[in-house]
Amino acid sequence: MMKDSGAGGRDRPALSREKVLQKALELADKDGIAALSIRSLAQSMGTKPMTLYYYVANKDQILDSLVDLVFTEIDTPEPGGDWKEQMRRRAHSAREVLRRHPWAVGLLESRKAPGPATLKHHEATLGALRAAGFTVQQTARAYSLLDSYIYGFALQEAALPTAGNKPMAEVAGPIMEQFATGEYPYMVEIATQVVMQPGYDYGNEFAYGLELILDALEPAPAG
Amino acid sequence: MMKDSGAGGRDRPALSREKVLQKALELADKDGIAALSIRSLAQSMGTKPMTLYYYVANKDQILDSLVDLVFTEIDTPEPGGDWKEQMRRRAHSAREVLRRHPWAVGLLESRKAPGPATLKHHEATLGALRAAGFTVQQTARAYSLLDSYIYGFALQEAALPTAGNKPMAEVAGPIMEQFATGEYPYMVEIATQVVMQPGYDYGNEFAYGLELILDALEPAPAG
DNA sequence: GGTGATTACGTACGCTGTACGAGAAGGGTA
DNA sequence: TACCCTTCTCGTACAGCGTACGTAATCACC
Repeated sequence: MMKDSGAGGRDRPALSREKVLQKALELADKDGIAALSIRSLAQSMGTKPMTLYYYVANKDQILDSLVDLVFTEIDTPEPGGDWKEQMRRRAHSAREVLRRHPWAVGLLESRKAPGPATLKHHEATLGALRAAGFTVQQTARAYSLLDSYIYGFALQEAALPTAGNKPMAEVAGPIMEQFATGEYPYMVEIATQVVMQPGYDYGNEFAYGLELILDALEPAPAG
Repeated sequence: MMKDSGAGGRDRPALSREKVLQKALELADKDGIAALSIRSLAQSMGTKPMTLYYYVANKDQILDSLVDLVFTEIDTPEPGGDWKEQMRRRAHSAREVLRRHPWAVGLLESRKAPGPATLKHHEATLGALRAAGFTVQQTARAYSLLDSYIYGFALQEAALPTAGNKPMAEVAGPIMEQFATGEYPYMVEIATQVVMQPGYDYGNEFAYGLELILDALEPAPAG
């Protein structure tokens, strides 16, 4: 029996590890990480589940690779230039990337094997801080602080019910009606005076905290 | 046919929603959230899978409840007292709780229905900031900043390979050997001069960032 | 005795990841 | 031509998952 472009070393590979991962990323973005199954991935690529295992060891490796793929999208500091501007660019880039791939935030907790892009990113960032005059200890602390803020903000942003791009006011309104009991006056206050204001975008708050942190960080003298 | 303490309203209920959730929490802590299945949960309680559905709507509700259960463990600010001290206590408490339940951090991303303990906690914290003289806008920003840092730090801590309580040096050593290539000099630097130092505990870095943020936060004048 | 509420669970369905092994197609060598 | 070896695809099967549905046992009360 023959196949149209069946098995064996046919014309062009058509499939590849990269294409599998690319499609996995696409699927995770479209339907959420929970909907990413080996079967759904295979179907979306026009092949069968077991075929994927030729290119990938198991699903865990796919998830590891997805996290690394996400890291490739984040701006990496380049040598030279003001360290604050470098960190600012990196932070904003990371936040944007994690907003595009919200599922990646939750994945960070369970992944223990950093990929090459992740390592390169860390290395470049550490290098930028060291070059700016931070001691090794200061670098460790500054990096931990910055990344905690970035990941934490991304985590909160991912947990927001703003699935679509609709303004916050539309989704927050119905929720707030539950609070008519008056049991949560401060939350209602925040909701009505901040969150539901026209044009409000939680993402804009990111810059506030980031600048506050950058202002407080300084290399050299103090340990 | 008769059962020893079978079905129906026998002596005492033996099972209850609270006991189910309590056991679920226990199981998640012991074997990780991935190992928490309806079947394993039922078995650990000496009952059958479908029995749990009398006390719980579905697994998603269990996860929602677990997150809320975790929030009950976090110190809630009480009226009166210095706001910085209140925020400091809350932050350290939250970090400790999230270290005890690392799986909860990853769950935060996917849970969209905050439970009563979560709401009470938020309400109390917002109240403490408002009482300290923060405007509504300042409160929103300060809260976002603090929680981002707390969750982000917890996320990074959860991602660390220090599964047991063994010192960092023991686990970091073997990993660092991969870096003998010299491709990642700055990471090696951090590892050897900071992480692998005897007595080093990443958790202690939490206070550094927290104090830096608290020092930079101030109510009233500036918007 | 009958009835209804409460609690427990047996069976079954569709989904998951993936171990195992069969096979098809091409290149290389004899 | 005949053979094999590598590369790639996929069928089958299994254990585990969440849970819909239906059944049955026990008690309280009429």
